[in-house]
Amino acid sequence: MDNDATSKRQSLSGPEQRQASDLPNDGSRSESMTSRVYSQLRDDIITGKLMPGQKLKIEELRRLYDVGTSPIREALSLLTSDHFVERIDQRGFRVTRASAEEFAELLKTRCWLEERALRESIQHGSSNWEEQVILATYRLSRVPRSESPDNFVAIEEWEKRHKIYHMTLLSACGSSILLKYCDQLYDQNVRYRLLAGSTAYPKRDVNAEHGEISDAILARDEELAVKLLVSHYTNTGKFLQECLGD
Amino acid sequence: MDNDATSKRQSLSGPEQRQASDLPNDGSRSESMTSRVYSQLRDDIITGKLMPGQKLKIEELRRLYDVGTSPIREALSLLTSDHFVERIDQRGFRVTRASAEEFAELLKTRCWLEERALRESIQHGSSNWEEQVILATYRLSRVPRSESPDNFVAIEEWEKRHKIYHMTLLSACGSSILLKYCDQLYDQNVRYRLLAGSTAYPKRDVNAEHGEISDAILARDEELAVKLLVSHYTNTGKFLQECLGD
DNA sequence: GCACGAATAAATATCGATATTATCAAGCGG
DNA sequence: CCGCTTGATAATATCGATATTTATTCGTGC
Repeated sequence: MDNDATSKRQSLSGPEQRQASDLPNDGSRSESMTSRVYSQLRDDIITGKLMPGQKLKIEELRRLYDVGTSPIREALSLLTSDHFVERIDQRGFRVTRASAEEFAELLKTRCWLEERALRESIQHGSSNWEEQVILATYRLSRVPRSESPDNFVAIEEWEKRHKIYHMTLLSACGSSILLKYCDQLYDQNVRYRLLAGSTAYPKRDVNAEHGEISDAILARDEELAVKLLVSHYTNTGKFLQECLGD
Repeated sequence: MDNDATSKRQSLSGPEQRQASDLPNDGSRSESMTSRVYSQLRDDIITGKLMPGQKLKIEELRRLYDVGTSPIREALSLLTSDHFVERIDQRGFRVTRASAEEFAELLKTRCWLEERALRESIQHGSSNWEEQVILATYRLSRVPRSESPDNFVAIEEWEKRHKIYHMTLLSACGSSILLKYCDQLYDQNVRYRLLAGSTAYPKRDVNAEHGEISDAILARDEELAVKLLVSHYTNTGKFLQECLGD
């Protein structure tokens, strides 16, 4: 259905995550310049390499990613719709600013949409979906949250599986549109999580929470599942708000 | 908050609606080529002048709107995120295809999101919001639905006020993100409505329905208001489905 | 000393041209 | 007679240059 090459893609772009300016311009066809720049910029914004509010000068990006102006501008236009980049009237682009207020709104909206998606999934999900939930839960549980138990060091594989897990829960909702929105909001949320500086991560047992959610879902206990999922989000949210200096 | 010059704008672009190829390239500054092309293309897609599935050839559009390739491509990229245009891998762009299935999904999702937005608005809306609701209701009621009572002829002013009316109902939901999504889905819906060919419009008294919805809202009767709004949409939806040859 | 304004410098928006890539049809071989 | 390869054609994706627009700086006048 969504065969758009440049549209949403996993924010965690696979094994070979490259620094900006790596890989100047390999001849590997199959991916357009635009979509390459799009994903790299997206990654750099989500991971915080490009800070909120930062000016995105075309000429600078042109040199950084080693492409012409067109792919840069096109990628920025795309990111504009993802709310990762803001276009300022006739003064170019900048990274969307981040604030505690924006985050609060994001979190709230995300809970609303995911609640609906989860309810629909529980009501209509097939047995195949159940199996996917089980698998995603298991796979996520097999990867540690952080490299070190004390100070937090992100693990890319965890990020990847975590997103797959949460999207799988919603995947049977019957609306690719809603799913797309949830996907967007998920990525927005990851950005805030990484921005908050993940040093000293909360002591909650996140894996246990995931397990409970999955159990409620598989028991088709709609109310419990929604309650657990929402508090899963709001708990993390409260913590992030503190880091953001609410 | 959203000072993005090129982002969402009213799908009904004011009094002087221009045909594509009007107004070749006037010197009127203040609006970038990109945003001009964006709104025109958007209008032409919503109103059906550009048909679903139609190939959007750059060179053709370049001549039609009398601009270079960059603004065209940028506008198309923007429209891609609005789901009005699809990008086909390395083969350019085309108008997003329309189908009864897609419409059903759209309608369903729209009901979900608007339900949430309406509930929040009713719970948190201020007295100022109430007044806006009253005003929007009144203004909509002052314009006839069609030029002629028999065969349907669209009235631009009605379209405009109708959108304002429905968005006003949701405007106190407390989430600009959710509001943006509802706005997008509204425009998508208008496209389907116009595509369905509005000849022979249903005999329902749409104005009365709007009045009832507003009354329920002002009485802060959440359940009733939601029920009325949703059936308002699903009724129209059923009718459109028939036209689409469901 | 400070505000205003013109000239300079930076950066954007846009254009037209070029290099790539996909499409289509005709010719060749099976 | 049909499928495959190969070339011609059309269209895209991308580039580098130019024209505008915005930001900044340096004088000048008050």
